[in-house]
Amino acid sequence: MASLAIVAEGTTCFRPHQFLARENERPEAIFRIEEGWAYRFHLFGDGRRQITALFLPGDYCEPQWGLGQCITQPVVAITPVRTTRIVCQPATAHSAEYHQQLRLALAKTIERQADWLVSLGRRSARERIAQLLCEIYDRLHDSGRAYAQQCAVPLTQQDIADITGLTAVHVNRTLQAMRSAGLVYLQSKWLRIPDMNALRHIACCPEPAPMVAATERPPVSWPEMNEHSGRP
Amino acid sequence: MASLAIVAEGTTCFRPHQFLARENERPEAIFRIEEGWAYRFHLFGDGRRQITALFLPGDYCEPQWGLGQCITQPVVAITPVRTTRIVCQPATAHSAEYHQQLRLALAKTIERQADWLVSLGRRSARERIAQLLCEIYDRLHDSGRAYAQQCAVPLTQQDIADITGLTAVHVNRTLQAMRSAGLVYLQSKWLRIPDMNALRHIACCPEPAPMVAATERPPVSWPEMNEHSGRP
DNA sequence: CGAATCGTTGAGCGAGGTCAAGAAAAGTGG
DNA sequence: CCACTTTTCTTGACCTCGCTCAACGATTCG
Repeated sequence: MASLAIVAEGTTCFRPHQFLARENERPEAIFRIEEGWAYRFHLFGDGRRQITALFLPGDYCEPQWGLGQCITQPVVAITPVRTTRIVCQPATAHSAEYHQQLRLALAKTIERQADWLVSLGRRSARERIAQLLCEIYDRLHDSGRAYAQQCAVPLTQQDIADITGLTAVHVNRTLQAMRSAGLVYLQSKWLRIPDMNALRHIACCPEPAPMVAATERPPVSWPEMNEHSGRP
Repeated sequence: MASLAIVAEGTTCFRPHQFLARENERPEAIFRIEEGWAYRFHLFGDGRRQITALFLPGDYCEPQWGLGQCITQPVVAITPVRTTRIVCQPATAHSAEYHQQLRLALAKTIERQADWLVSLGRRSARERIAQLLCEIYDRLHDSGRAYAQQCAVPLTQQDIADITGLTAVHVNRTLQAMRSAGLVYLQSKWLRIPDMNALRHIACCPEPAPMVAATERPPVSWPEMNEHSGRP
């Protein structure tokens, strides 16, 4: 990742289950996660929960703030979390570099959410879980927190269910099936991925295996997409 | 909505099914939609499709550009679309007001996507469709394109299915059930919502009906959320 | 060493998917 | 304006993936 935020305003810490932000609050700062995990979620009156974002070390939480917007979905810590507070001020108060970085973080958030939408809308349970674990591994890897196909993942199966739109029971069964297929080992908060490519293939995150050289390829991903959309 | 973009660079138009942006392209401009509908989507090798964003008149498409990012999901027009091109340039080239507006659009996009995630992850077919139609009506209403509980909706049932993560067949059946319940009439690209509140209630978009006055309410949406997350 | 929380397993079920085929609209060209 | 084609909408029969409910170990934690 790029350089640090310019306008650091001191460190704030949170304990597991503590809120970084509550619904209907007007944020006075955004947080750069230095250490620990957190998530943004929606809770229904009847108990259904959906997690809509995962914040890992290095992420901005929540980058969309910075304008006087009101918070629509709360954020809570999973593990102990250490953050750098960045006070929200009129746009002029920060450096150009800072703005650039924030915009980049916003864009990244949108991209990740779009990927999750694809998962929730069109992938099977197995694919969703594979996809999620790949994403987590990659993100941790980028900040040097994963190596040798392994990393810590402090999520419960219920958490994974609420990310993937499944049931804790079904996550359990799917995870077991994947384990006995030798695809993924996720036990006591520790993840091991024997064959990254195999898992990525199941997640079908990158497009179907390219027939030509992987680097230069026409921007067409389906027959007859010259002028028309994917559905002929 | 707020004032117009400052750096308008001429008008560009698209015909139905034409791409506003293709995968793996590096955008040189973002579009402000002046008229017409478009959507962003992901297409799998096996034909599955998921729509991840809807662009309606007044929206920026795609606001996350503006930095040299590569496009990950294509965008195509549904109807004839008229846009204002805004050339991407180093951050300094645009006015402060323009940046503010763009950031706001980015934030709005994130919020909408988070709502869709909640739908896809945790809502029933009926709820998803109700939610979607409410959202569409509200957005069109804001730009003066909906009144008297009615508006044009140029989506096919297959489109609706690919937004809501369902099957065209099941969208059809659900829509029929809602129609015969007098909830929603969606025929030949025209939407009529006899009772907006009833529909919103089904979508359960705002939290469960507040017991107290709707305006001032504690930021707690579930028992015992003082210090801990939603799941005790 | 209790008390939660979390993971695991089984039995049964139901919302939504699949497949297939026909009716109704909407384009298209003459 | 009319045949013709293509797309969209409907309907029926059947099936399955993932959900529900419930109980019981296994961990974790105070």
